[in-house]
Amino acid sequence: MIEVLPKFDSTFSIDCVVFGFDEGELKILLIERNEEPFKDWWALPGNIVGEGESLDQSAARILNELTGLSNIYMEQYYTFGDVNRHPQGRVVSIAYYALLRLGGEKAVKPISTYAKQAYWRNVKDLPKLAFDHQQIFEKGLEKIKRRIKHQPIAFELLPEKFTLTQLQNVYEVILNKKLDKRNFRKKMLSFGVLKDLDEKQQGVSFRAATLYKFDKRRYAKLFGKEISF
Amino acid sequence: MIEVLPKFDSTFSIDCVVFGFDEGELKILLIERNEEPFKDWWALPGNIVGEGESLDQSAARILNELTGLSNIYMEQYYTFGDVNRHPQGRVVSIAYYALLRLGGEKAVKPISTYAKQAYWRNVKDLPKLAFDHQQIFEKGLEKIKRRIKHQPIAFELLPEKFTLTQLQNVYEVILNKKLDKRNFRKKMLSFGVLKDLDEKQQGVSFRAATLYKFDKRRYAKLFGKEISF
DNA sequence: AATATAGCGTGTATATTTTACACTAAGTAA
DNA sequence: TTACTTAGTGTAAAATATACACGCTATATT
Repeated sequence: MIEVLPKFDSTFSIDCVVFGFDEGELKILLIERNEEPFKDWWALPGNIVGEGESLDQSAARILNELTGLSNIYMEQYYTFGDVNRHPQGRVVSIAYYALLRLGGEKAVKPISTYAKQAYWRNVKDLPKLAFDHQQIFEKGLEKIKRRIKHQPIAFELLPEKFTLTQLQNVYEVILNKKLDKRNFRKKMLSFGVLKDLDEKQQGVSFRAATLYKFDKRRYAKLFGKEISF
Repeated sequence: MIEVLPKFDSTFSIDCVVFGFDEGELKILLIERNEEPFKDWWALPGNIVGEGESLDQSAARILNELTGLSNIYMEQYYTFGDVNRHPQGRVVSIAYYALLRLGGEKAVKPISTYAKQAYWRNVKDLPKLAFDHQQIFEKGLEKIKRRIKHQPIAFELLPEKFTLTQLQNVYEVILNKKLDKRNFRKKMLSFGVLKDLDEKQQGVSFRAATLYKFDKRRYAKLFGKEISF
C-alpha cells in the first residue's frame, strides 16, 4: 500500500439506534457507559470501525456483541461529522438503525468493557444522552417514520406470526397517531403480501385473533422494492 | 485533547454528485483526474475532509473550489465504506448530492492540482468512473428521484424565474417518464407555492410562456417540510 | 399581408383512492 | 349465564388521480 494519503488524528465509528417493539411500546436500546468520556451517561450503542471491516459489517458486529443476535435488519441512515462532536478528537460517526423482534425474552447480554449494561427504554421517555446521541436518535426515528410508509419494515419489529392488531400497533406507535381499524386492515390486506396462517393466537383471555405472516417472496415479486403502506 | 482513541491508517473524504439541468437534460459534473490512483480517469469531484471542517462545510468547500459558487443546495445522502474501495488505504467517503442552476453560463473553473478539468456530462451517457463512483452516482440519482416527489428540490435546478414547462421537464428527466401537461400544471399550481410573476419569457421564437417563481416563504408556512409533488 | 410554425394554456368526465363511521361475533372468566 | 374484551366486517361520500384535444398567440417566413 502506497503511503500518500494525508493523515491526521481522526477515526470513524458506528452508532446504532436499535428499535424494538414490545407491549405496544416502541423502545430503543441504551447502554450505560463505563468509560470516559461521558462515564455513567446513557448512550447509544456504538464503537470504532475495525480496520478490516466494512461499515455494514461493523454495525452488525456491534449489535451482535450487544445482543448476541445476528441477521438483524439494519440500515445506514446518516453520518454525523461535526468537528467537536467527540471531546477527544475527530470522530465521524456513521449512524444505523436496527429493527428487531422482542419475542418475549428481552434479555440483552450484559457487556464487556465500555458499558455496564444495556436497557430497553421507551422512546417517549429517554434520559439525557451522551455526545450528540439525542440528535442521532431523533434523525433515526424520523427515518423509520418515513420509511415505514413505503417499505415493509414493520414486520421486522414483530414475531414471525402476528395479528393485524399487532401490526396496526406498530404503525400507530411509529407514526404516533391512531389509525382506523377497518381502513388499516382493508389496505394492508389489499397489498396481498400477508399470508393468512389459518391459525389463532394462543393464551389470550379473549377471542383469539388470526395469525398472519409477511410473505417476502410474494412481496418481492409484486413490488420491486417499493410499496405504500 | 486526551489521546485515547485507537487509530489506524484511515481517513474520510467527501464525494459530490453535482446535478445540473440544461437544455432539457440532466447532467452531472465530472472531473478528469490528474493524479494517481486512477490518473486520467473520470471521477466525481471529491476531496479529503479537513481537520477543522464539518462534513457539510467540507462539501461546500469542495464545490466552491470547483465551480466558484457558494450557497449551493447540498444534501448528504450516504456513506460508502467498503474496505477496499480506495486502493491506497482505508477511505470512508461521505456522499453528497448538489443541485444547481445552469443559467446559460456553464462555465466551470479549471482546477488546481488533482483534476485537469471539469465537464458536464449527461447522466444518460456517462463514461466509466474511477473508484466506486458509479455506485455513488447511482445511489445519488435514486435519492433525488425519491426526494423530488416530496420536497421542493426541482426549483434548485432552475433559474429563479421559470416556466411551468421547464419545471415539468425537470420532473420528467429526473423521474425518467413523460407527465401529462394539464395534470401536472393543475397539481403544481394547486399547492399554492408558485408565484405568477405577470411576466413573460424573453427571446423565444414562439408564444412566450408565463414566468413563475417558487415562493419559499409560503411553502414554509403551508408545509412544515413536506409535500407531495 | 398572409401563412406557417411551435409551443402556450385550458376543462371535463371517469376511475381510483381515501376517509368516516358502529355494530355483531367469538372466546374467556367469573 | 352473564359480563367482559377484543376480533372482524361494509358502505357511502369525498378527495384525488387519470385520460384526453384543441384553440390561442407570438414569431418567423414568404
